[in-house]
Amino acid sequence: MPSPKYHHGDLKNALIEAGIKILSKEGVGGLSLRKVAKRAGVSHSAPYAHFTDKQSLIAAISTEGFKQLYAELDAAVSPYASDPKQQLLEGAWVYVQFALNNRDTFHIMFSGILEKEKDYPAFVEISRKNFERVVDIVRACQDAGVLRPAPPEIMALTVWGQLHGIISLILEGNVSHVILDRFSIREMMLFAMNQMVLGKPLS
Amino acid sequence: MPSPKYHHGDLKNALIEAGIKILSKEGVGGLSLRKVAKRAGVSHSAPYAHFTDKQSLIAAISTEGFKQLYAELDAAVSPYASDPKQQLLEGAWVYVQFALNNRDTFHIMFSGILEKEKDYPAFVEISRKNFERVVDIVRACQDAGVLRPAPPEIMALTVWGQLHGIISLILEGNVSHVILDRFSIREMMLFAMNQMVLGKPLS
DNA sequence: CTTAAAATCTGGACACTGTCTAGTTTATAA
DNA sequence: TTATAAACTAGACAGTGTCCAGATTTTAAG
Repeated sequence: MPSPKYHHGDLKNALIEAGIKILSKEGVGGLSLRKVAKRAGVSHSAPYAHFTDKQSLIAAISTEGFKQLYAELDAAVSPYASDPKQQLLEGAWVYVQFALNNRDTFHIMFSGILEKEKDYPAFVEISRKNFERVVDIVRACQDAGVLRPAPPEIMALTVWGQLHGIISLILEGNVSHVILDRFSIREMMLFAMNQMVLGKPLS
Repeated sequence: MPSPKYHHGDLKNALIEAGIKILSKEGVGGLSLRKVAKRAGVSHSAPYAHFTDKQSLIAAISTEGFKQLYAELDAAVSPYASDPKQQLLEGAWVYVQFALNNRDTFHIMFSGILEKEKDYPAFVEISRKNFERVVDIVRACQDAGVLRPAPPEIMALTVWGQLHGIISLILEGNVSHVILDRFSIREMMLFAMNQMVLGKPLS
């Protein structure tokens, strides 16, 4: 099967996977099209048959990241369909864990590496889908009196922004060790979510 | 005065300023040491007399950004020494405005472009100073019953993270136009701050 | 004031990058 | 079977960060 043919067969996905690997080992600074090509065992310009440029590969990797995030979010939240508050908590934790476990993927998904996201429909779509899921959870929380009444979209952006801000500041190295040594990330996340929620503290 | 001497006189600062200019015109992708050097009117390797590498220049630009942010924060907050809630509001708005008015500087300050911030003492120091200012405001708010009692550091991280998350998501293009068209950034910021604060809505 | 040392700057080099173009091989379909 | 398209290679180019040897200027020591 691994006979080296002229045509790879599934080069596009191979390139995406190679990109993710390189990303996780060398970080975003070490990600180059040529390295990706070499890792996939093709010539340095082969990727251009599948991606118009480097941005396009990055879009594909980011899209993959959002798909994975959505899957994890869905898996963690679905079991608690009758308990919105728990959905919020589980969802929040999944987001934070995803960021911690996939630092560099998270980084290219959110740190403006991808410059014209609008040009990548698959990216826009899965991105929208993720946000819609958050909106749904928020709406359920509002109906259950866990979050205060308000347009669910702006409430969702607030919840998302809260989590995203804290974890981003930590990952990008903007939070001093004095803080990091004193509080666990889970503590910080719970504290922040408690700030969101009406009533009794979250477990 | 602008006689082209062999020695520039103040090349280090000239390079930092050139870097900021390029950054604001071409974004972080367009920032190169060689362009910075050209803009300052020196050879492509002249910067190495003042910066060990590109990261070092980026650290200097980021440091400059934090200094400016601190100055603006201080100017906006100081007049309200007797009104912690107003301090919180003004400070939050300054942060958001700074991000909007200095997109790319904000970007290199916070989006992990600088990889080993620990290696740059001036950066660490002004960064710490900024955070301390936030902690002070938060503490005052807690004393005034505007924010709930808690370790001020974790509360400060929460407030900061909330603002930072929302504005970052917006700037990096992760918030859909559906949302952006419906709510102004000031609305979003006020909504989020209201979520933080105990009691009556903020103006 | 002289002169040795240090700081600053130039120009050339190197490896690596993204991207383009021309041509080669394979798959597809008419 | 054959023409057309898709996938891939190899070579080129300009731009990049960084290093090096040397030139120029400033600084400081004698």
